[in-house]
Amino acid sequence: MRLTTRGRYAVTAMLDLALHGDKGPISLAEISKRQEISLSYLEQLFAKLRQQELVSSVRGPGGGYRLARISDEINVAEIIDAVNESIDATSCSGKGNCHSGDVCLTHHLWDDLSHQIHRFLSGITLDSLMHQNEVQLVALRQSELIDVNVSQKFS
Amino acid sequence: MRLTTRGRYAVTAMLDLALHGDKGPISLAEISKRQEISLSYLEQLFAKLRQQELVSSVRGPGGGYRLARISDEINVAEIIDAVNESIDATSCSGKGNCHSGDVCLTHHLWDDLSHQIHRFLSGITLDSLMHQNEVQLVALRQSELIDVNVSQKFS
DNA sequence: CCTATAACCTACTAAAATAGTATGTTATTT
DNA sequence: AAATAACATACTATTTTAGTAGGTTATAGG
Repeated sequence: MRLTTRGRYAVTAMLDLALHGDKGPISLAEISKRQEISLSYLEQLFAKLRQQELVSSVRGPGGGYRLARISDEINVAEIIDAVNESIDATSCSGKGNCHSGDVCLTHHLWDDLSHQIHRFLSGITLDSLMHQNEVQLVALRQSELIDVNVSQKFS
Repeated sequence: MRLTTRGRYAVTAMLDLALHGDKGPISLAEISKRQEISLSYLEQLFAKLRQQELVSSVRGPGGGYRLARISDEINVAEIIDAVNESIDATSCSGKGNCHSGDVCLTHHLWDDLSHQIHRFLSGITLDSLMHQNEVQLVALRQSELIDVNVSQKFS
């Protein structure tokens, strides 16, 4: 089982979309700056998010990405799934052949844990995240930082 | 965050100890055969389990390892911790400096998840595991397999 | 005392995954 | 026509994992 930068980046980027998507499509360049994620890496992640129909895209100038559904109907578990980070703690991918074709001594434990994690993460939607106090504070700080950068550009 | 073969092996081996430890110290060679884990790899894991005082050792012939505490007082979370698999889903190891010195947009979410997982795993003791039906069935199958192997040796 | 056993210790390595770079092409707006 | 931004693919350095290899040390039993 793994939960690494890939899944974290995907959720962070999707939350950024949820927070700023009201102003029309958001370019990956914008997310890249705001969240400090490499643009090219974001492109690879969004290819997968698009395949799984979590986002839709608009090409050309002024283009970018939108959430494919309202933020209320997208949960964290499916975002992580979409970028190929299986939320699975078993060694056999749940198949139950971990000890010479049969289940191993601890198969049941890891299976339990996987369900536990999945239940937790699928209960958290982008909408519920963006209304958390902690998230709003961070989002505010980040837009201030971006504003400073933008005004520096023109000074 | 990672939960890989290392942590799974450690828990499996410790559960094997809990199940068979009543017959005196258990050698790693025995656990290696029964659980299909490389002996040398087990030795490395048990070095860490011993450092964390989860097991005690007896050297020489007839020697092996015992649980350092009763199975009721050893939980799965501390076993995984002992072999250096941090149950931590944040990218900053909980420090909160994930976005240019400050917390990132999703820090709180990963922090929450980490606590969730830790709470779940620390609530499961070796004792509770060994009394589960699934575990007892697997343990029974494994000792039958070992018996067959042993009798083949002498035929 | 000798031998076998099993813990203990350290260095090395193949394979895989991760995170990221590089270099394009294609569609669309202005 | 030019700029923008998605879309696509190949490559790479680094790290981690899982495992191997080759020892040394302690101790029980004959």
